[in-house]
Amino acid sequence: MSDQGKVAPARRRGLADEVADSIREAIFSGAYGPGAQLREVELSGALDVSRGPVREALLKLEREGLVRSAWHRGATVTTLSPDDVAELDSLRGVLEQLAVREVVARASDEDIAAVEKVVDAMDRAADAHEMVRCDIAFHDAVYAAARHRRLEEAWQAIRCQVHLFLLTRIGRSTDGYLSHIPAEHRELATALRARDAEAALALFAAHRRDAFTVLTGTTDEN
Amino acid sequence: MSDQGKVAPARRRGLADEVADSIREAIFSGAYGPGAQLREVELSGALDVSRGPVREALLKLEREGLVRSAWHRGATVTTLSPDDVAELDSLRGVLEQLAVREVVARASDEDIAAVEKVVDAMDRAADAHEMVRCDIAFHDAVYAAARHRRLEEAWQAIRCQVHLFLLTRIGRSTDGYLSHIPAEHRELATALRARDAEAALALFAAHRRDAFTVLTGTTDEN
DNA sequence: CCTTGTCGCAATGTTAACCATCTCCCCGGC
DNA sequence: GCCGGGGAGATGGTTAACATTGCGACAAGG
Repeated sequence: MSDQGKVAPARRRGLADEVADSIREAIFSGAYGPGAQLREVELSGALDVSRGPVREALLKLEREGLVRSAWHRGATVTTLSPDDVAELDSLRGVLEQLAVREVVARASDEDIAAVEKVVDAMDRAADAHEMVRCDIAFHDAVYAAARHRRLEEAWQAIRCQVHLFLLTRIGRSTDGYLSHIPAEHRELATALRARDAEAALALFAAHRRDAFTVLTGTTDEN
Repeated sequence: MSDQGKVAPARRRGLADEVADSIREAIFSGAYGPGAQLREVELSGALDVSRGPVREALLKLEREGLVRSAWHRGATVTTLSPDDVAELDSLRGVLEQLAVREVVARASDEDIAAVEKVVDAMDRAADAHEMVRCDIAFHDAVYAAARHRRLEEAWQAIRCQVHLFLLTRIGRSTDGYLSHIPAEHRELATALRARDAEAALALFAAHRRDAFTVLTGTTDEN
């Protein structure tokens, strides 16, 4: 009974946000592969909006790291190099470290229940794509439980790139992903529920290392 | 011998970036106090550009946390609450932790020399405002030395807010700031030069705690 | 007196057309 | 084969409008 009075934020969003959502989804669905050009006129025509909102949407996607743009050269879908993956891994590391500390110290039981709810959804996930979505949703829930606006923004800045990272991972090999990952996250949630910071930190670190080695360890050619 | 060939990045910037710089400077100079409204038409008139670049600039400033905007309600200069200060402090903590680790592990001697150069500039700083600018520049140099694109972006996302934070601090009390801070940073640079991760981490933590306690009053535990 | 509903203003959101500038690429000359 | 000029196409930026929305003022009603 903490905050039921908030009937609804109910704030409407701008057209640019919806355009950004459309483009983001198009990228994740594979319509625009890594390195593809995102032309303003083409997008504005396809989405039936003017170039203004499209420009804003591309700016937002650039902030999310999904897109990279250069002066007078337009926007292209980000390609993740091995160095990029290492950067994401290390930055994720410290961000999650803070998140876990905050969750253990200050999260409400409802927040942790929300995290466990995502784990439940994981058990029901059918294919790898759905599992990736749940994986991201799990971390979303953890950051939300930390109740730390700027930390969540920092996560948002790499969230889509991590999504891309996971998509690449399941493209490489889905062995063990569908079966091991739910149990791994269940342990994570349990440690958070028990407010056991040390155990949670160790589990999160192992979780990240798993994904990292799968992607960089086996075949490193490229 | 590493990268002297880079005569200059020399890439041109958009109008929006310059507009953002103007507005940012106006905010730091006090022309727009916390909570002030930033009207598009007013800014576009004052800077003699159209509304397009102004909108982009405001978006960029929002990404930097200097400005907050809501649907159909325009942009207002950010006001830092005590909770915000705590958030900045904790996030800065983990970010700097990663930065120090990366610097100790991978920074070149030139990078560290750049950090020390900023410390030299600190000794010559006359007033508190100049010192704040050097303080920020010091951290900029450290993050640059880490050679970690995403970490630097995460720092950029809170950099201006930390700047605001320090400005508030010197407004509260300049006692000891001008005298102690240069020495403190000299120690920091020395630890980095010696590649002593443990010492550097401890010094950075102490540095942050100093600023934090000055601003939040006497005692605070978190 | 406080509340509630309406109205109008001002600022933002969005569109369209237009011009300037830049990048890329092809093509011809050397 | 290499280099430079020019055209095509895209982005950057401007302007002028129109649509939408938040908010305060003001008046009517309990």
